[in-house]
Amino acid sequence: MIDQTANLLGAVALAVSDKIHESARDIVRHSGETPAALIVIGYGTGPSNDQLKRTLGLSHPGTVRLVDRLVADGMVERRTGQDRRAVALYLTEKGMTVREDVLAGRLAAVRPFVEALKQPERETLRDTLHALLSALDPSDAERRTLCRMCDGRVCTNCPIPANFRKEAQEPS
Amino acid sequence: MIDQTANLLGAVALAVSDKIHESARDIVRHSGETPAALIVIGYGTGPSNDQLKRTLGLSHPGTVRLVDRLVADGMVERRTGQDRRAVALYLTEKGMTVREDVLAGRLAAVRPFVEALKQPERETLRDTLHALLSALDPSDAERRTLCRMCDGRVCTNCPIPANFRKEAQEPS
DNA sequence: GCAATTATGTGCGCTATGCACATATTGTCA
DNA sequence: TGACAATATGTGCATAGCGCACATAATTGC
Repeated sequence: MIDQTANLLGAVALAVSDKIHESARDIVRHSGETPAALIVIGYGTGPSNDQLKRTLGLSHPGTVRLVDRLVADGMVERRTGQDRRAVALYLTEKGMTVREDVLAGRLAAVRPFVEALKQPERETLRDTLHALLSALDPSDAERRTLCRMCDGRVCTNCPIPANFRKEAQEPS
Repeated sequence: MIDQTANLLGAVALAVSDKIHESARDIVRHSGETPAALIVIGYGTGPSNDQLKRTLGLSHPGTVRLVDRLVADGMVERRTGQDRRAVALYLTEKGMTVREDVLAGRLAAVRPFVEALKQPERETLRDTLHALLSALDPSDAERRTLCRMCDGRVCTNCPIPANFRKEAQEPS
């Protein structure tokens, strides 16, 4: 029975994830973790390359090149942090605009799945997903990875607050 | 409210999908759609390159190269179909073994998410996901894409039967 | 029997990424 | 204070996965 549920969850996850990636790729014009980077940097805490790396789950060089791409496209600025070796990443105006589009596109991509359900089932789904996330008990690092594409504007009552704002002061 | 649910669904989908891809990559030693190809070909209907292409959502050359990889690794055989121009793809013994591992790994990757819930909530989740998939009403082609990583052994009572077996006789 | 269609395969390039290495700054401790 | 470890970034190089444009082979439809 568990595996039946797991199989269904796997199928839905694949479908939803496909649509999200597709939408993000079309908007950012980059695939992989690049759209997620835009969202994470967009919290405005000026994360370092290294913090971004951990959140995205990429190698260090992969992250550097990812930032290179965003800088080349005029979406991200490399500023100097307190530490003279570390960079602090910030979105440009253009970056913020694109970020908003990515978040909107993501919700638009997922919405049809929710809308397929009738009202009472939607609430059930929300509650069950909320319970599922609450029960995961991830580390701080895993939290940020999990929430790397989340929409802070609609994620009220987040079951596993990732605290992107706190991250800048307290690197793990 | 819909967007709150959509956001949660997006987060869970991303997390689950990440784990599935990670597991599949480690087992098949290839990423992207290659693991899914193994599963689809494994239904034993001898799909053509072109049918595989539609199910995976890749370009034609991308599919050819993907099959090249699987053939090079000794997991897939190219046989001639009824049509002398078309190929019929079949798994080798090794391919079948790896396919089983991929399916088992996928369930193992998703299971922790389900196990995080208590028994009654698991049933709720299964029913809600079942309802969600039932309500999607995809085309035959979309069905196969949606189910391309599904585990036929546990997918009893499938809400949107993709009929991989039928596909070989009736190409869309 | 010849054109349109279908199906596959190839040359070439690009994007996203990782490994190994180089470099710069900061912290530590004897 | 001076050396050495730790931290943080960046670069050279290579690879995997994929798409576009094109070439080729087989089949179908008049």
